[in-house]
Amino acid sequence: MTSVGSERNLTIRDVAQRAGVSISTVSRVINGKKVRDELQVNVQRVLDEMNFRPSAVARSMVRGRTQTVGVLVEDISSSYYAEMIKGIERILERTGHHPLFKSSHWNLQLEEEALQVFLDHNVDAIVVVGGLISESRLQDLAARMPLVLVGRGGVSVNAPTINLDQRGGAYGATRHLIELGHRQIVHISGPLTQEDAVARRVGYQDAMHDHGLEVRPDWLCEGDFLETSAFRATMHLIENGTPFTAIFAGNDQMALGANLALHRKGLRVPDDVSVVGFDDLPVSAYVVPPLTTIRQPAQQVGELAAHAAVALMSGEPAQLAPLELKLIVRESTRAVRR
Amino acid sequence: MTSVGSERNLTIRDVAQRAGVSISTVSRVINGKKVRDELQVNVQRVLDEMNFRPSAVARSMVRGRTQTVGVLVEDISSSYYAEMIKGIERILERTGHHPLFKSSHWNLQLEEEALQVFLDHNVDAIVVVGGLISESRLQDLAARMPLVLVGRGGVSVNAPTINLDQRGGAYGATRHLIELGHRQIVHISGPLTQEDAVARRVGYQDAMHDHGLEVRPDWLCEGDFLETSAFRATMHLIENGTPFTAIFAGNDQMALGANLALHRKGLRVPDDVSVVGFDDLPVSAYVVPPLTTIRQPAQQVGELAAHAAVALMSGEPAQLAPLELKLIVRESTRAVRR
DNA sequence: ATACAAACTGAAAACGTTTTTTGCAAGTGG
DNA sequence: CCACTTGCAAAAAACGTTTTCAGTTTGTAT
Repeated sequence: MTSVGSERNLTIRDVAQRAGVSISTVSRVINGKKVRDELQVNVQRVLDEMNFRPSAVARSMVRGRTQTVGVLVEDISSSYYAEMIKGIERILERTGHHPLFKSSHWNLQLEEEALQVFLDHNVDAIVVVGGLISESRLQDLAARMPLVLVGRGGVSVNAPTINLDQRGGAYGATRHLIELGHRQIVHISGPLTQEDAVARRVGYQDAMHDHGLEVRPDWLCEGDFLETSAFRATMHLIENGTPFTAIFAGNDQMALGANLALHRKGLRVPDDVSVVGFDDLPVSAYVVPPLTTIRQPAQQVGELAAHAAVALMSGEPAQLAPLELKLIVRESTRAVRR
Repeated sequence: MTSVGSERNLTIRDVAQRAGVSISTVSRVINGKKVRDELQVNVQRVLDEMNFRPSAVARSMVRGRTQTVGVLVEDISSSYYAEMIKGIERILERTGHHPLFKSSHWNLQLEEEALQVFLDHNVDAIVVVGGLISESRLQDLAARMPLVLVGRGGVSVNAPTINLDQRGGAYGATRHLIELGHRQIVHISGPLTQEDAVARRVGYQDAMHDHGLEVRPDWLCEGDFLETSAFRATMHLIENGTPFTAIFAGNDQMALGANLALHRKGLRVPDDVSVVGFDDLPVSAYVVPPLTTIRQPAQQVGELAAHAAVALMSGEPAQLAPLELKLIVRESTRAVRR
């Protein structure tokens, strides 16, 4: 066999000529349509010999489908999205579709542009993860093509939506701390411009309230989901003498930032202060101390989204199994010292 | 203005009809070619009114270029590759190219398939990061289209190659430990099937040798670049009573695994054992204690690779600035106790 | 005024496939 | 033995653009 794909500019025409048949026949052989046995084997042999591969572009042109799926996330390289992408990749690989990833970096304009690129390239479906795009725009989109939403309110949009109960997860995290006897619990939230950040904050507030605990205003800090913001917030908290025995961070990255600040200030985790995160990043099980957190099954979310997209593309309704957030108790939390 | 892109199946023909001109003229207006002023504004108005966007597929068909770049990495969701991808995204975004990412998961067959997909889709350039593909195959590829290699020997391949001095970095990491007075230094390597893993191991060995230090066979452990493998290796080391005062891990993830094992066994970092990693993942600055490591400028590598690809596509030679690995001293290393 | 160049525009070809239509040969029933 | 169906391959149309080529108008110089 000649080296794989060692030529290009090979067209179905060349194959037809060499096999002494028409291009239609070659096309039929390629696509497994009915052809006289004798011709079939002959053409197939030539196909193999020439190592011919049909142009995906030309196919897309005539078929009107591209076998690609646009996937829009905030940031490909952020751990959480990366995990989700892995799940999407895994499923689409099996169905012969190709994901086309774009990052929007929490920027509405970039988001709109990415969507436009998807449209221009005639993707067969779009998966939108989070984002700032308006619901009406999404509704437009959903009306024109298969669309799957992940981690968005999207109640008004007529498209399958995968949502994890962020509020509930945060509630559980907070309750865990309360059950360990903590009363003075700080929450460092993500940027309140993001749905998830506020949902988690609400979960914290609800849990506190339901257990009859007052929330001091200075226990509510706003970060940006990155380590540094939580590091700073925690340093300030300590320097201001704000009393607290536990921190519930809006995500694991911020939990790590808080963790480091505590370390800097000579406070031990979990002996002096308990810390809970959110996400369960792959790394969270290996930091010292291993982080108690709320597991978001990011890969499963990705898989589910991909499945939904595939279903939609073949005209079937999407099946959405509800996914659960789970408290993973590790070693960054313990009963409050008395 | 009507809602963005609210129709499809719109073709240049519809625009031509509505504007009362030929499709050639519409095409010319779209592409900024010379057209009588009066027509130009008229057609442009219709274009805007109809919110027309030309089909990228049809364009690719006739132009023979797709404005896409295939990027093959081992695992999109692994932190290191994710960073690199971010760099690639950033550069290509500016030039109007669209990256098409594929993961090969250290699997030769998947790698070959991904390459085939790139070829089928007629990408304008390919970036191969690491991987198991043979050099001769790469040579074939390089002869046919713009190809950029990252983190591969690739000496025999006629394509721009971006390589970081893995051996040198490892040498520096080891020397750092030696200079701190460590004599009994363990190295946990990545899988020795990977070039980078062996290069780093060689760097370790060379540094030890150059400083007149014998390497005990049981100081050489082989992991798989994931946390767990290093965790286990370190546990065994301690349980077997192997003497050591420092660990140089083949990457940060394994450093974290080792770190946790030490913690489990009641050994303090850096007081009892010093730990050095490799990569400088975003998280490494925030773990406790912050990790001393070798910084690989992953994003810059990605940017450089993207620049090279862009240059190649426009027929220019690629400019390759050499990138440096840098020792980042944080708090996981200190002078050996005597 | 006429010839010729310049400037544009429209018609048509091309890109590489798939799919529809046409055409031909063989088979079948009366 | 003829009319009619069947089966299968070749020819042609189609997908939505860009680009080439030819044709038309306008302008200019003689």
